[in-house]
Amino acid sequence: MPAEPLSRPRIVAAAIDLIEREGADAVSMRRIAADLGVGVMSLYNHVPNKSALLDGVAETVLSQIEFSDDPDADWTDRVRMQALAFRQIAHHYPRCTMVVVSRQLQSTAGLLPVERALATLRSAGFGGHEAVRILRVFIAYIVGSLLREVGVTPTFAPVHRSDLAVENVDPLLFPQVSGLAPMLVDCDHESEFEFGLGLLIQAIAVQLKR
Amino acid sequence: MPAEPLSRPRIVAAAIDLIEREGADAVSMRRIAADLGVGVMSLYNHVPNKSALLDGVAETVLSQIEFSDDPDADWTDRVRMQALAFRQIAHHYPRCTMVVVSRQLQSTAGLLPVERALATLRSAGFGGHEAVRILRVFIAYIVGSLLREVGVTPTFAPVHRSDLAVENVDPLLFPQVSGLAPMLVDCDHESEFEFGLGLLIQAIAVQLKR
DNA sequence: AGAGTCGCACGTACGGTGTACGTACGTCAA
DNA sequence: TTGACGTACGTACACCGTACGTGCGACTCT
Repeated sequence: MPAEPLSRPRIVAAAIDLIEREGADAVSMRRIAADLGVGVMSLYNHVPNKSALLDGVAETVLSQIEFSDDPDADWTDRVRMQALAFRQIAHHYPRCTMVVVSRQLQSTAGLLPVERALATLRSAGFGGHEAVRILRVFIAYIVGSLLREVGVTPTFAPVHRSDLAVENVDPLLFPQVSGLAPMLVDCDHESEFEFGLGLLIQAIAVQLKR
Repeated sequence: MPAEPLSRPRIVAAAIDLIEREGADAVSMRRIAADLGVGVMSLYNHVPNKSALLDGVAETVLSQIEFSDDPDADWTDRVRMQALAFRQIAHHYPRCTMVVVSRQLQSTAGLLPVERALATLRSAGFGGHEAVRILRVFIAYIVGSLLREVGVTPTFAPVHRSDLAVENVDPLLFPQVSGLAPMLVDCDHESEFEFGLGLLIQAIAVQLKR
């Protein structure tokens, strides 16, 4: 009956669509089936369970990262570009970001960025051990930043909506927070991200010179 | 009947206990009520809903951070200590960490660490704007690192259990990943964390000298 | 052509979830 | 004494993931 037959990619695509439209909480097998005009249990012919479906979502999103790696560029720029590429995809699927980040998948989709990053770092002159450590630091920073941007993360990074909690804080108990409230409240995610990225790159550049 | 009457703190404590014993997925109002030897709906006399209960969990965990701030110490050491204090509490409630980190709460419990951090940075000589930016970078790094340690986070940081996905990867497609597999697989979280922390602190120290 | 197999769509059903609502029973105030 | 009120609790509803069985179409092999 359906012009296109049911398939895992179609189901994953429907899930991504649903997440972007209504958030990750709206995802249910029933809901996805309804969106596809299909019985609930039909999904299980293509996907073993909900968890695997979400893995598929993460994998699909992750595989869409586009590296325009220029081997001739300075290694610092290449690292920067790779980090930005990672962030860009999260910006394209904002509500899927939490799903991607909070799910450890073992497909090759997640390995490609790692391979690229390690290659870049090693070509810059870092040893294997250093490269791995540095990669971990960058991933931690990127993941943490994305969580903030997506709006998930403790108070420290209030969303841009009028977050009165920060502004109405007791100036005597929290002089710094109170005084810096305007800066705490609004946040240019892009420039903040690049600021930290610059710090890290600068730090490892120093590290390299020894 | 219960020696101690039901109360919000008691419910939150039960939730924390349950999360640490059986993981965040095991949390349900019914289960918590059962653990407390109480009817399910009795909980709602003290907690408006499950989400608020989890906020309470995050708040409680967060409020147990112990800063032993030494105003005479070098500011770099103070920053380091605060970051480590944050990490330590996550280490103490490992399975609550995801709950804490993925929940933006607006109570003052989350503000105290922010206040301390901002004060430290400003006393080091940073301006308000810089202090906020730097704080955001540190938080991103810390949150990202904790997610990795807790075992939530994409492939990049495989857990120490035999993660065959990385070791059995095609050496031709992923030479770096394949060659560095041993280092990718096992990870001394503590030293990794301090490595990145050191990088960041060094970077902002450089920043300060201008 | 007939028979057999297989994949896929689907309905039903079970045990779980959060929580709205009504009720019953204490303890205090007037 | 009477009333109000806070608290504990049971019931009920809508929703969830998914195990299981059924039926139908297409394809393969004889």
